[in-house]
Amino acid sequence: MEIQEAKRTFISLWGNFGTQWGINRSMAQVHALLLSSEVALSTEEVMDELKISRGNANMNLRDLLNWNLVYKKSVPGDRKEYFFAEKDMWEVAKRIVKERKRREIEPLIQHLNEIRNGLGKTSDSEKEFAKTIEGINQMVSRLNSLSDTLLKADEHAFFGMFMKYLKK
Amino acid sequence: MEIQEAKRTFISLWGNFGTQWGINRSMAQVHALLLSSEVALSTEEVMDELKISRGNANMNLRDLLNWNLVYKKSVPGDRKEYFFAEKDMWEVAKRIVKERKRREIEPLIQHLNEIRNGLGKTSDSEKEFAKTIEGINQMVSRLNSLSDTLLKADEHAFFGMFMKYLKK
DNA sequence: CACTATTTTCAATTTATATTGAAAGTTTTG
DNA sequence: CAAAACTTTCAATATAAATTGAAAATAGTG
Repeated sequence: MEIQEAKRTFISLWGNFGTQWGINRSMAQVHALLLSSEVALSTEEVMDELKISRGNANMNLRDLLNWNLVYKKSVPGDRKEYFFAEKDMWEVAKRIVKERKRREIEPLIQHLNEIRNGLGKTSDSEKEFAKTIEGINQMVSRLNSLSDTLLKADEHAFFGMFMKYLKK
Repeated sequence: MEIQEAKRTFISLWGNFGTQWGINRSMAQVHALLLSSEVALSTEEVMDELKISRGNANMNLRDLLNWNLVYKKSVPGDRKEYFFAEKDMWEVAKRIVKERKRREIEPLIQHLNEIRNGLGKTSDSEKEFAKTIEGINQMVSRLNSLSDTLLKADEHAFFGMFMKYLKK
């Protein structure tokens, strides 16, 4: 397999994977392109490589900057901005988890609490539904704390701990 | 807040949350409806409650059965099938993780390996790209093993372990 | 086995989401 | 400070994904 073909395969794979997890295809593909590139790329280069519009390229590059998955740099004597990806994938995983927690999980827990608090304690069906919501809330909160641990722990300590746990 | 309103809020919340994670809105809403219900519901009841078509209701109920998040039962003297949700949310989380691993994560690891294996070792750029793919593969594989641990560990042992880890 | 109830399928359609591209905005430079 | 280089915005459009609903298939009943 030729390297350019391998890169294209990877970009397409990462794009599909993204869509399965609620991340838009272009954003995942721009990310994959920058991960594949040894050098920082301009908006135009991203547009050309992926055959996407300027607006799309710009928007997704900006989003990737917000997610802290991509950085900018400028080249002396050149007005354009150049973008390159964070390549430490453990960092990447941590940052994605951190953002999704903040944007999605924590608001969800918030909403579940509100639903729970709005319920009376009179009827059996209210009590029953309150229990269900509590069960969901507990599960989500647990996964949320689990991800906190993931974020705090450094790679080796974390997996070392698991190994130890699995052996005993 | 009236309980019916609380349930509707929950169904809508769970539906939105689903879409953010690549699960279609109807499926998440059918799931939420069954989680909210004390009794098993027929396809018609699901259609009526959520205002969705028969095809949609049927398809999503079948999917939820495949995910092991919902069960069927039959009522003597009634031909219809009735559906009810698994309410142990820790079980629910485990089953979702298990399915997504099987359907999405493991094939991804497979594909990444193929890309890696197809690369030569001649040029620097090939070596560089191989490194990137390896980094991604390692990260994904690590999260995959982490979720294995999650699946194996029972609730209390697992979180007990984290507590201990965080304190020391 | 004919009839009825129920479930499943899938082409057509609708809806939600992503993308485009041209115009407006911003920054840089001579 | 005007012109050029570049970036951002956003209404219009295109595309992908979900949904419908009627027809076909299957299962249950007398």
